[in-house]
Amino acid sequence: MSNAAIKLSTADVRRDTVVASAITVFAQTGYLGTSVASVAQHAGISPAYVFKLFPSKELLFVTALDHCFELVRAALEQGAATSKDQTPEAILYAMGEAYADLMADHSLLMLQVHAQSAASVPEIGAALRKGLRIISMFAKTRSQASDDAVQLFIAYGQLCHLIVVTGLDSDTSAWARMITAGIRHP
Amino acid sequence: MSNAAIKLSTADVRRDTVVASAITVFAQTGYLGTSVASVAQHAGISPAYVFKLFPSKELLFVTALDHCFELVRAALEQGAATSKDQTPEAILYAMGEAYADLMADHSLLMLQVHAQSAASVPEIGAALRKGLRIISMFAKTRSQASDDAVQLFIAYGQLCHLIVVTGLDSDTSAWARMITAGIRHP
DNA sequence: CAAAATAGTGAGTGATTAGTCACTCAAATT
DNA sequence: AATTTGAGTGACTAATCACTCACTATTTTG
Repeated sequence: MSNAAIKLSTADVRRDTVVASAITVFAQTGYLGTSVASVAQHAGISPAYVFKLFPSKELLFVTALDHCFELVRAALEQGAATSKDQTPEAILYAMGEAYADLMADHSLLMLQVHAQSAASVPEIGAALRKGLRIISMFAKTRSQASDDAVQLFIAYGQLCHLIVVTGLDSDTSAWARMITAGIRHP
Repeated sequence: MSNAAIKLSTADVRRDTVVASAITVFAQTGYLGTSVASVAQHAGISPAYVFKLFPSKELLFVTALDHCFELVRAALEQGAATSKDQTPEAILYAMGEAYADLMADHSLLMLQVHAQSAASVPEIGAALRKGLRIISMFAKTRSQASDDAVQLFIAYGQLCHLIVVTGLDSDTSAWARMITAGIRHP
């Protein structure tokens, strides 16, 4: 009975679909701006059943955020694995490309932006910190790059978020091009 | 109430105090998480009068955000002026120091974070874009640094926001020190 | 088949809040 | 003194929303 062979109960399957809907909807309207009812509607079930699957809106958001960071980590791993050159710089660059690809639909990016705004909710702040720790440590240990290079990697990730949030990627003015130059804006 | 000591303020003075309160309170609880009543309470007036001074919560937030960016720009200007060395690199560094000083109480920093989360409200997104344009262009023209250096300046600003939002500045673990190294965390 | 367990919902409740409106009172103006 | 102007408020309204609960329907099991 390996883990992969375990047949998920329908409640567990439902939970997964609700988390997927939560990522999409929370990414669109943020933590406070999203009603549990709208997540339920996106998932095709009643609001009452969402509360059966997740005890609170807060925990639903945290679960979605945890899942988001796991997807990011997996993407970085995949990116590193497909890097031609296995030097630290090349690996970090490949991770950046993989990150940009993953952010292409903006959902996982916007969820992180909204999480930062909601970080004063203790559980959300903790989840954000944990996700950042996972990403930072994975980038460091997998690439073996210098601390400075990893810091820069994270900083450019944040710049990427700003670019998307402000819509600068489709702004051709000189100042906007200065900010977005060389960034694979998703 | 017959109290001759009560001094009525002019509407313009009142508007300024309300904007100051709005910066503080919106910074604490975000755009959707802040009621106009709580801003009114902080300013010591009734909610109804806030709506007399500002036609909507949205416009109150935008006014506060505009003011925030003007304060940032003024701080950068002051920082640049007090830079010993007037090389581009030194000026940009002095601006970074001035920015860190200005963000010391976190209000102007958190307001920007919340604005990013609320940027899908068209007027808020526009104000954010305008503020970023003002800051970027001022940094560029005043320092005469390269485009890349200015981009890095903005990216590290965003990293600074992340550090504060996650409370990493008071985290002494190895990974946290890697992210915060060399950053004047406000 | 009967019974137990599990999936799922309709119909609420109580709290919050953006915005309105009719109003009061102090101060300036005539 | 009388009038006008502008500062400021109390008391609403209509909507939204997190969360609950009593309930039904379906599936699994003994």
